[in-house]
Amino acid sequence: MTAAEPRFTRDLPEVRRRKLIEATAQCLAELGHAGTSVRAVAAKANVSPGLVAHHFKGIDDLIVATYNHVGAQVAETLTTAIDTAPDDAEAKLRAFIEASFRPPVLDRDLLAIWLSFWSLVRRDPGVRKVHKKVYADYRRRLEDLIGQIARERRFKIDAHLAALGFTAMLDGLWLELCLDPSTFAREDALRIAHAWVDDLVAGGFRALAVKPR
Amino acid sequence: MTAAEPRFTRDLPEVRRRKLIEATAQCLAELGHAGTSVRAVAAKANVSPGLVAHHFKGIDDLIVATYNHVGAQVAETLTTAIDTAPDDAEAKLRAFIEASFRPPVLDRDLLAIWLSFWSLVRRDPGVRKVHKKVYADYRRRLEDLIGQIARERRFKIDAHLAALGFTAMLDGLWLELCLDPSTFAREDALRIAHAWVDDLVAGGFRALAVKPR
DNA sequence: CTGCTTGTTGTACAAGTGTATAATAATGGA
DNA sequence: TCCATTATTATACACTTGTACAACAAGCAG
Repeated sequence: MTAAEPRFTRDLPEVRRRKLIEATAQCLAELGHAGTSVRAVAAKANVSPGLVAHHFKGIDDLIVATYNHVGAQVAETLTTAIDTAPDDAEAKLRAFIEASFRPPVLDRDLLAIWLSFWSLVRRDPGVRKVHKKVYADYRRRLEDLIGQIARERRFKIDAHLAALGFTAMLDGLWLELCLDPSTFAREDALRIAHAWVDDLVAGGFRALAVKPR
Repeated sequence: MTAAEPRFTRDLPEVRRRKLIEATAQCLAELGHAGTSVRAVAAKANVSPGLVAHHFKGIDDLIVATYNHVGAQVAETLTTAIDTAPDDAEAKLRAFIEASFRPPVLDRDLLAIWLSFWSLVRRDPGVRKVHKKVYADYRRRLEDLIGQIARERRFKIDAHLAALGFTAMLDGLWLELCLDPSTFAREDALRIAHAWVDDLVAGGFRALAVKPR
């Protein structure tokens, strides 16, 4: 008779936390915010419910950790797209667009996570802080690229406002595309976004050149 | 001794349904999707929990009804803005922008309702259908205005794609502004959106003029 | 091999959930 | 005035939820 195999395996806290976070991401995707309970996550991770409380303060804390994890992955994907693109602001902007509209960024599961996170922003100041930082970083990157393009092409633009508009458009397209892919195609989103860059490069959006009084 | 006052008042089903819908909207705003239960709604409406089941199939059905109600109000607000604007496509487009970034459309509570509705889109085919129709109507209106502007100014544009991009940008700005008003101001959103129209009127977005091969 | 640390389990509990049900009573019509 | 209708209540049920807790055991240090 062989030795009885261990009834469970111990993990380093860091490792176990990560497994729980990944299980949470799957629950949010499959069951939504409402169906993502301590027990559902524990079952998905093949772990007892009590363990969740041992590693996290509660279900909200776990969802925030999940956002941090997944958010970092997305940020890395987009950053990589920019960094590996040719050393040209326009090319980097277009690489950013391409990365935004293909997996793993264009992903229904990702939207489910984002939705439950957005619903926490209002009530939890900590969540609000994380959200603010993530989006600020995200936009600053684009603002730099847009400013660089304007400098190269020698026209003036309020890069901050332009970046706000650009990210809003990308977010809106991404949201709707994840929500209901049958309304329009990925290719439509790409055309629209690239057309915006075309216009920017051609010196469009001159109304954004000066601050209003 | 005065006659005992009635312990409850009867309402026509239609009236009671509306009161429950309004209570649901308040719950979604104050407690979020997770906190919006049959009992919470009933308490908010000063009504017994059982009554909710009497008028609606369940809490999801009630949320869908709430979306229909609130969605219709928003649609009416925006439609009114277009209809009361001067008889000029550009003016109507700008009136639409202005209405989008002031109450009752620009409203944190409205976002809370939208968020919980979006989270239902994925699992409930009926919700998906409603969502599709609402957004299709919303865009068609703008598509017509954009097409009209292009015709008047005698340039070509794929009005469908342009409307997609325009609505995506407005949605993105609206979302972020409701989520965290401290990131940028209402006035910034207005400038960005109006600049988009400036560009359109000036014959921008020429890349959207022809269908791709 | 022994003992300690602590990750992990299993369970118990109170509170909250959706739904079904019979009893109640407000309202309009006869 | 009485009656029939049905909106409304109140309650009960089975279930899920978050959290706490003591017991357990895996893995490491000695």
